[in-house]
Amino acid sequence: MRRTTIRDVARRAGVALGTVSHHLNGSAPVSGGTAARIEAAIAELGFRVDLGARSLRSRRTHSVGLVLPTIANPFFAEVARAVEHALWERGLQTFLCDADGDPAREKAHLDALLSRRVDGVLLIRSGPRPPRLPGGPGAPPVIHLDRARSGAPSITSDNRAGGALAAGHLAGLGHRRIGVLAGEAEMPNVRQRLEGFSKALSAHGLDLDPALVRHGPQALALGRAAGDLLVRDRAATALFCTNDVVAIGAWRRLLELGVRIPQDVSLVGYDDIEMGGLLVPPLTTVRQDTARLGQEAAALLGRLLAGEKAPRSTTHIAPTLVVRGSTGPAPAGASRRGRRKAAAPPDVQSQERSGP
Amino acid sequence: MRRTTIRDVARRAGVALGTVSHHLNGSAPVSGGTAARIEAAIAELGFRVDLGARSLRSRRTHSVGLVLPTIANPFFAEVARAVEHALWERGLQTFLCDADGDPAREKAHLDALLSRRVDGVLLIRSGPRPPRLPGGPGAPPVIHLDRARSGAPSITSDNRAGGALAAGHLAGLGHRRIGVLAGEAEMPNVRQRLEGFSKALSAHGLDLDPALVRHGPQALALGRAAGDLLVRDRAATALFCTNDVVAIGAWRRLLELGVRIPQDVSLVGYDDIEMGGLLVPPLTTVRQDTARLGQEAAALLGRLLAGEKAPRSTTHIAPTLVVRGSTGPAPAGASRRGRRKAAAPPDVQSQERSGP
DNA sequence: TTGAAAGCGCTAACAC
DNA sequence: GTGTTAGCGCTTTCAA
Repeated sequence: MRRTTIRDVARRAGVALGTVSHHLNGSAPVSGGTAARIEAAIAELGFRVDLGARSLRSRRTHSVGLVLPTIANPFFAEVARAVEHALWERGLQTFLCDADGDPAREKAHLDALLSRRVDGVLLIRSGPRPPRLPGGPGAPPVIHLDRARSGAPSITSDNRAGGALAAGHLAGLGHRRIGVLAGEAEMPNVRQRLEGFSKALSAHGLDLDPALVRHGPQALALGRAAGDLLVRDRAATALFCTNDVVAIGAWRRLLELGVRIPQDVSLVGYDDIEMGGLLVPPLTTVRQDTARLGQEAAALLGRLLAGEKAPRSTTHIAPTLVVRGSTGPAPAGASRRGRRKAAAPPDVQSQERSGP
Repeated sequence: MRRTTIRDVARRAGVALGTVSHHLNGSAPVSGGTAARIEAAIAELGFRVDLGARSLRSRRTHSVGLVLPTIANPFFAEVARAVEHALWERGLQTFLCDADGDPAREKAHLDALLSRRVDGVLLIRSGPRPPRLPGGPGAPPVIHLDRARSGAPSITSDNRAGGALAAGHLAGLGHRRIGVLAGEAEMPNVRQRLEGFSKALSAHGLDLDPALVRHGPQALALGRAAGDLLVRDRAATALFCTNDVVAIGAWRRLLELGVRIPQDVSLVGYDDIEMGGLLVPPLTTVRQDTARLGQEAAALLGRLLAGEKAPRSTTHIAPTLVVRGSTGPAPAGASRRGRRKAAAPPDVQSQERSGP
């Protein structure tokens, strides 16, 4: 059975096909009576515009692609939510493209999006380097999210400022030996957070000891390295993790080791995903405003679609420090010898069952 | 500047437009030499098919809408990932539609998807009742995910079996007074989990005490009600939560109250989201296989698109019990038969292989 | 204001 | 095998 088209509506309403189109788009004034008849016809026929056909002509699909490493990561999920909402407010729908952390897959998605003639692409890239974007005339604008690309429109949290926030907080609490569980060194975000962190430490007369920095994929497993940073005389009294997922991994590991948070070791994360606030103790973290990120992205895309030319600079969103229970004053005497008190049984230890 | 089209390619390759189309789609054999010339022309011109135009003709958009309550929920995010991957393997791209738990918004998204002529819709509905689906001839198939709709193609975990799994586990551990933190009573999934739970309890000669059941929106806040179920002589020795997010809320609350898990109270969740395994102790839970859910959904959609007629029955995916550290034997004296040695519950220490 | 007609880029049916 | 042609459903000149 044929789908009902604008032509059917026109016939039913006794007007020309173009008039219906004008009515639908407000592209030309239509008299009240005509409008009413058109509306009636639409209702009777159950007509629904075909956006695909419209796009072919109007060269606007009102769709945009959101490409990200994986939606299973809570931070990206929150960004996705913010983006989807912000775009929807602007009349745009979102293609979810999960690259699974794989640049090849990311590329394939990007190609597909171009073939679909999306109006724009929001990209949180998977690899350390930005992908080669298949450009050409008529290619949609690409906005780099979270992981900026210099010289291209980008929106990201101010990673240096975020790192500095963490450092200032810990230094202010009297910590002198601070370990870092960082993502892969090639990731610019990680580097920047580290730079800001290190610089702020210097301002407090402290150095970031390279021996206390561990790099690795930004995942839970990295958190397990927390144990390595607490050994012997080099023991750190505080840990900064370049994201919350790593921090949660570290939190878990510390509890297993019987290390008390924050009495023995303070812990700071980055992102402020919901789970962080639920740990016991809740996680102190550097918050990225995902809602803001989504809004800025949608707003920027809107401007680009309106013909404004692409900014070659990155929009930085200021992060904020969220102080919760996982950080506290440095243990007394820890700064000198780095000795931790091992005698006191950790609080949470008692909650773990001992063997049968 | 005009976009390069199939016609440009044809001209460049010195063949007819239709031949290029045939080559692209394999809809008719094309001789080797011609094919090569076409390929060359495509490469030189940087041609890329316009999927929108193709869809207009072929009546297939190769896109499907995924509508869900919110991508910020880790369980839905995992489902989304599974669905996106499974669809992508089948050449379909996914529109992410976040209904924000709002049926009106869900409806708006559904309408938009129909206007886009998506090939299908995968719906995890937001409300307790299925939405009225704007049907009509040519409307795409809608598959109900996670929250089934009787008489319509649905894929969901077997909630009764899942509830029974939880009950059997707790009863086997000797628990006799078991509290339940359940989602809203009108949600069929919640009701079914409760039914299965209650029935399995009966099989063990136990009753579900209505006084020990709390209903509420399936969110963290509900977990806080955990405290209410532990008071005085009515004290529950175990808690079943109808999803992991609630269980995490309960876990948090119990720790605040100084209640030991599992020595004082055992805790069972539902879903098996990643975070559950990271708690200390890690959460025992009823696992839903999200990957499987996504695959089944994509496979079913594939069959429907191939012309098979929609099944009127629901596909149930068997959940599994994942025993971790949050459950243990009922405290001595809490059960009539006293402390008995149940199948030794796995213990965090040995399971997680720790040690500096 | 309204109507007629020309495509948007592609597929599919058919002729050669 | 290859070429021709008629639309898919809509927007958008351009005339009336």
